Order: sequence, then C-alpha cells, then structure tokens
Amino acid sequence: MAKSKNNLKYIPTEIEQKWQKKWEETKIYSPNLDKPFDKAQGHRPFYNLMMFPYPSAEGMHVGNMYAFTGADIYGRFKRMQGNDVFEPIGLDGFGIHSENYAIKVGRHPKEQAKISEKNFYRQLRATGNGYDWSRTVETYDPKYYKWTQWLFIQLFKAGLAYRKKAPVNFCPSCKTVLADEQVIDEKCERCSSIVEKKELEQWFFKITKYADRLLNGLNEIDWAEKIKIAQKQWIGRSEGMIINFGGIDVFTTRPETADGATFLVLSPQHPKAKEFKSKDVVDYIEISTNKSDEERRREKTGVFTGEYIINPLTKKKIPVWIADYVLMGYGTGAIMAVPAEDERDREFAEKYKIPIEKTSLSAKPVGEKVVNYHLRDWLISRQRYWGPPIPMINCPKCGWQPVPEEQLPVLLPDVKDWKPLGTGKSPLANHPEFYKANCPNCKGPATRETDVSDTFLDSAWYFLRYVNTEFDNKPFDELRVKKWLPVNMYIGGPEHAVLHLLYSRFITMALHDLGFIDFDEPFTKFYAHGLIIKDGAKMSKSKGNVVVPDAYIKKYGADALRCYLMFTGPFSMGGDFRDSGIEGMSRFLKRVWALASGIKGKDADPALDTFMHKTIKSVTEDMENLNYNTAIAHLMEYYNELHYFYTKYKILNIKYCKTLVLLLASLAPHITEELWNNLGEKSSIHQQSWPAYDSKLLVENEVTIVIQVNGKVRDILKIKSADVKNQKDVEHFASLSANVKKHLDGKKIKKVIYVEGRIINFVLNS
RNA sequence: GCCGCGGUGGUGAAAUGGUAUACACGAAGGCCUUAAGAGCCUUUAUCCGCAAGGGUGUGAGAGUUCGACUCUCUCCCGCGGCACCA
Repeated sequence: MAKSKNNLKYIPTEIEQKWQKKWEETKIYSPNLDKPFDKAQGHRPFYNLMMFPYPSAEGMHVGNMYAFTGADIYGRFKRMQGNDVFEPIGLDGFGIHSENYAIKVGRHPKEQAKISEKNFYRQLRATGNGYDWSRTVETYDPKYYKWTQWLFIQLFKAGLAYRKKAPVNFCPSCKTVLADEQVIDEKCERCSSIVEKKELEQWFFKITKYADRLLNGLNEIDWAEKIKIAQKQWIGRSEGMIINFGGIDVFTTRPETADGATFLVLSPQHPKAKEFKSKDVVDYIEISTNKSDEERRREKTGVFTGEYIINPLTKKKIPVWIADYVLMGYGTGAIMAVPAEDERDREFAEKYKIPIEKTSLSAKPVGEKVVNYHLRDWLISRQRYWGPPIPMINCPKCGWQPVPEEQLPVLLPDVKDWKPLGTGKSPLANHPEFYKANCPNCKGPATRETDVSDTFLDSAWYFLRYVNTEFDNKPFDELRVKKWLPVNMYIGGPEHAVLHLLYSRFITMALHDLGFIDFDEPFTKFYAHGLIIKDGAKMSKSKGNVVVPDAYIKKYGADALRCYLMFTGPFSMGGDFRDSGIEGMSRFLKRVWALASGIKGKDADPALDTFMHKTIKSVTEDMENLNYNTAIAHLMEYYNELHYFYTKYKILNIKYCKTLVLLLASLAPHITEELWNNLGEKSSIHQQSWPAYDSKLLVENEVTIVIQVNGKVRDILKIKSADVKNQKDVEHFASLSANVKKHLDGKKIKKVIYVEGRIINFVLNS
C-alpha cells in the first residue's frame, strides 16, 4: 500500500549513496557469467561495453561522464527488457598518456596510477552506473599485461610481428616513435608536437595483411557510418597497375596516360636512388631524409640523376629524377610523371623545365594489375617506460626469440630513472639487471628487448579479458568467450575511428585465424556518441573550461546531472554544458518525487491510459535509438499530464506513477529506486520488466483535423473519432467552420486532398 | 581538393512529406510568503490588429508537390575525417 510520504524531502546525496552501496552488496549488476543461456527463460546475454577511460588527469570531467552515463542508460534499458546484461569497467592506465601525466605532476607512474585508479573509480561509482565491480581490468596490472605479452608472442609465432628498419615517426617531446595512426596533421596524437622522421629498426605488426578483410568486414557490422567511412579512407585501397620503365617498376592508377610520361621520378629512399653516386644526388638524398613532411610539402624539389630510360610506349628517351614528392611508402616508390594530366607532375616539370607532352588517354602499356593500400604496418615499439615490456630476447647466435610463455609476465621493473631519454632507447636500456637474459633456445647470454609496446595494444583486446578476469592460467576461457562475445553494443568516441577500433578489429581477426576465438569482428554494433562542449569548445585543461562533475553531484545529485547531460541534445551529437540547465532538471526530479510520494487514489482514466501507452511507446523507441533527449521530453510531457490530472481530481491511480518511475529508471537510477521502494515494492526497480504498451489503447477517442484552404491552415477541429468515418464526414464538419466558409466563399474547389484523421486540404481554382 | 555531418525562437533543441518551434532554459507578469528562497499559475517566433483574424518566417536561391525543416539541384557558412597516395 502506498503511504503518503509528503513529509519526506528529496535529498539526492543520501539516497544515492545508500543505493550505490546496496547495489554493490546485492550484486544486481554482476551476472553469473557461466549460467547457460536458457532460451525458454529468455534472458539473453548482452555485453554492453563502453570504451574504458585513460586516467590521464586528476579525474573525470563531465565530458567523460556524459559518455559513460549514456552507455550505462542503454545497458540498464536492455536489462529491463529482459537481457542478462554484462557491463564492465576498467582503466586503460598503461601508456604514454598516463606516463606524460606522471611526468607533469612529478610522480612515479606506478604511484600515480594508484591515485588515479582510486579517484576514477570513486567518481564512476558516484555517477551510479551499473557496472560489475567484481571484474575490473587495469592494463598496468601484471595479471593483465602478462596476456598482452602473450598476445605479442602469438603474433610473433604466426609471423605477424616482425622487425624492420624504416623511416618512422618520432615525437621529440614524448621521445618515442609513433604509429602512423597516432600522427594527426604531422603532430603527435598525445602532445601535439611536430613529429620527425627517423630511420630506426622497430617492431611492427603486419596489419596490412588484413587490409582487405578489414575493409570487407565493414559490410558485416552495424557501425556508425562515419566510422566506417573513416576506416575505409584510412585503409585507402586503390587499384592500379605496375608498369616496367626500363627496369624500374612504377605504380599508376591511370595506365592509359602512360604515353604522356615525359620523365620518371624515384623517391630518395628508393634502392635505385642510392646507386647514383654523384655529389648532387648524394647531397639531395641526405637533405631530404631529414626534412619534415611539412617542409617537403611546401615546395617540390628534386635532382636529375643524369640517366635516361626509354618510355616503352613512345620509345622516347626520358630523364630519371629523384624527388621527395614521391614517397617510398606508397606504390613502388617510383612514378612515371605525366605532367599533362597530373598537377603535381606539372608543377615539377614547370619548375625544372621538363617537356610536357599530350597523352592519348588510350595507351595500353604492358603491366601487372595490382592493388595498393594507404594502410601501413602497425609500429608497436615505444622507447618508454610505462608499458608492457615487449617479451622478446635477442641472442647473438639464435636471433630474436620469444620469452617462453611460462616465464610471463616479463615484469616491468620498479626503477627510479623511468623518464624517457630521447636517445632512441627506452629507460630500461640502462638496467642490465633487466635486459641481461639467457637465450631461451641455446641458453647462452642474450639481451632482452627494452622497448615497451604501444598502449593501443593494451586496449586492442581488453573486451576479451573482462569476462575472464579470474583466470591466471589462460587469457580467456573458451565457453565464456562463446557465451558473451562478440560485444553486442560498444559505445565510445568517434576519435578512435582509425586507432583503437581498427587495431581491435585486426587483433580479433588475428586471434580468430590462430584458432583462439570463433568470430572475427569484435563489436557487432558500435555507437559513436557526441562530445560535451563548454562555451563552444571541447573541454581541455589548456582552455581552462573543464567541468568536473563532483560538485554538481553533491549539489543536485548524480541523477539530475545524468538526466541533464542526456537532455542537452541527441546522444550522437553531444551538447553544450550550462549551469542553468541542470537546475531545470533538478526541478523535474523534485516534481516527480513529490508526485510519486504524495500519490493517493485508485481510479483509472481512459484518456490517461491512452497517454500512458503512447508515452511507453515513444520512450521505448527513443531508448532503443539512444535518443535520450526526446525520451526525457516525453517523460516530462507525461508527468505534466499526470500532474494536471492530479491537481484537478486529487486522485490518481498508482499504476500511472509506477510507469513513470519505471520509464525513468535507467536515466535516473537512484531516485527511481527509492520511489519504487516507497511505492511498496520490495525488489530492485532495475530488475523489473520494461513496461509494455497495448497498441489498442493508443487510439484516442478524439481526433484533431487540420482544415486547409490552398495549403494554408484555416481551422483546427477536434472531433470524436466515432463521428469521422470518412472524407464526407470531415467535409461536413469543415463546412460548419465560419473561417473555412469565409475562405471558400464563392470560389470553385478544384480538388480536395484528405489524409485520414489528420488533414483536409481544399484546393481552389486560382 | 575529396568524403562525411550540421545550419530552425533570446538559448539548448523537437518535428513517418501533413498544425513549424514539442520538451526545457531564460525572461516578463501573477499567486503564496512578514521577507527572501522554494513551489505553483499565466504569457513568451515575428509584423499589423482591442479582438476576431491576417501577413512573414526553418542559412541563400531555384525545382518537384495540393502541401517541403524534411525530397532534388546550385550556392554560402560551421564542424569532423582524408590528402604530394601517383
């Protein structure tokens, strides 16, 4: 029986902490991962995953909270819809970002990680998200990175990890090399320093081997279109032809222009370029190697080698040049230059006075059809401290050997001189006690790899570990993985389109091919959420516009902040954070509280029933599409209706309130739990079934018909549904309207458009 | 340059081709109160009008349609991705 609780005030902080504690004690968000899926019972496993945060600052800001909350709401909704929801959380705390923060605050990364972990988890608990706290994953935990190292070894054994000397991106500020994907506009993805090119020997993953599968797999998954496009662009498949020009292979996508090729250009890194010994050429190669991309782009430069070759189509002698507008990393590192057709070639030809000749556009050169990709192999090595040591040993006799699996993890030693050196070597290179090892093969003296692996390797497989955290003897259990993966819903920021999301797909495909898992796409559905901005700009410390949630939670409660954040706009678009907005949301929750606490009476009302069922329908659809802003708007309308009814009749059936509270439960989990309890319910609201609507009850007994004359609204009629059976009835009612009569007066009606139950339009002869 | 997403009141925003501006914020007025706050009620795109009513309005312009924020075309502006990729 509902009691009057009018005297109880809504004090968010009290009820929120109470329920957070209770939820954790009763483990309502910790599903039994091993319980076999019983179709009859209908509780499907649903893996609801959000991108885990990297704790690089003092704590999380409302931008982070926005993302986590939006994802949590979806998980709660799915749970109420009858799914067995697994929603884990962890920290991506290994890697450059966390280490850079540690450098900034002058603390050892390991010590800082402990502080960050405590703070982040405290904040995440305070937002009331329904995580399974018994299964967190921290990437810097040896129990986790043991398996990151194991993964490296599997890839090495499969020939997917290899070393090569190549010009690589080097960040002078982070003092390490970076993968192509981590260079944005020639700047470091982390610290925005301009990256340099260095020729170094490094570890790579053969992601290019998967280029076509990474491309084709996109057709099989339900991902935000913009992410798919970004990946497609990054993989950059282009079909073309290799043509042999006097012993030099060139790649072109336009073979039909080959008869217009008036010179040949080699990249300075092309092996053939090194065969020219003239001082001009040697100097040019030297200079261009040290140029930044930006310098190279500013002006095209090159040097004539003194050699000519024959264009096989025209049989004419054409000069061979070396120029750094041709990149070694794409195609064959050599091009046929067709200045008549290609703007870049023309620019170069004009500068160096090379003849420009027309092409027939129908040349048919002898060549081999090939496919080229923009995608490069993934550079894994980092000359840093705070990451998993790459588990490899170099033996002077046997070469590179993987660390035997029983010796994993290769523990990251606690050292005092952990800061990056900038010498092209990791700080661990100063620690013989770490790097001195015996060759696993011949047992002779050997040295360990001192570089650590890229952070993106840590996060490329964490979703597999969440369902397996208790196993120390294996990275993942076959049955667990079979039951829970691939991830049903993955929610995160679109900024990881070509980083984390691409790497995770690659690692999953590799694990699939090695026989460890039976699926090759990790995330069935990916939803890209928008960003919360402040004063028109992305939140960042340098701009000084970071909003921390703690004070708002204290003042208004997590529920108000959650709902407010979701109400700013569509979840996929983000929104602008304003203090005034949260006041309004806080008011709404107080009103709901007052209504649900003061409720009395038993009578149901047919009109209210229709309103309720319509609300259930629209809120359900909104939640499914993650349109939380309109879901909240519909709940507000519903509340307004209930409130109007209640003030008028002083009586309200309790079912209307229960529905309101149930529909609001995933958005505002604490207040609804408390109200549910106050309404006399014993079990948690978060384990209730999502309300269902009856489509028979959606029909209102009154219809609103808009009367138009020549497309302009002249009257709006509310008529009993029973009285309007057809167009004739509507025309009859319309003819009674004085205003409509006035506009139709003396005019000839050309035709009448009638849309049932909506609109009637009289079109006049003009 | 190519690809994608946007542009609607004072503000955040809503609208299966069918009443443009739901829902909220802010503002104005009122009730309650000794007062303040909270709460509640009313008004709030714009122009003409006492009102009834009418005109104009979704970045600009054209088109399709009885009817366009919505579909098509040409532009302008903002944001994001890719790019000496041959």
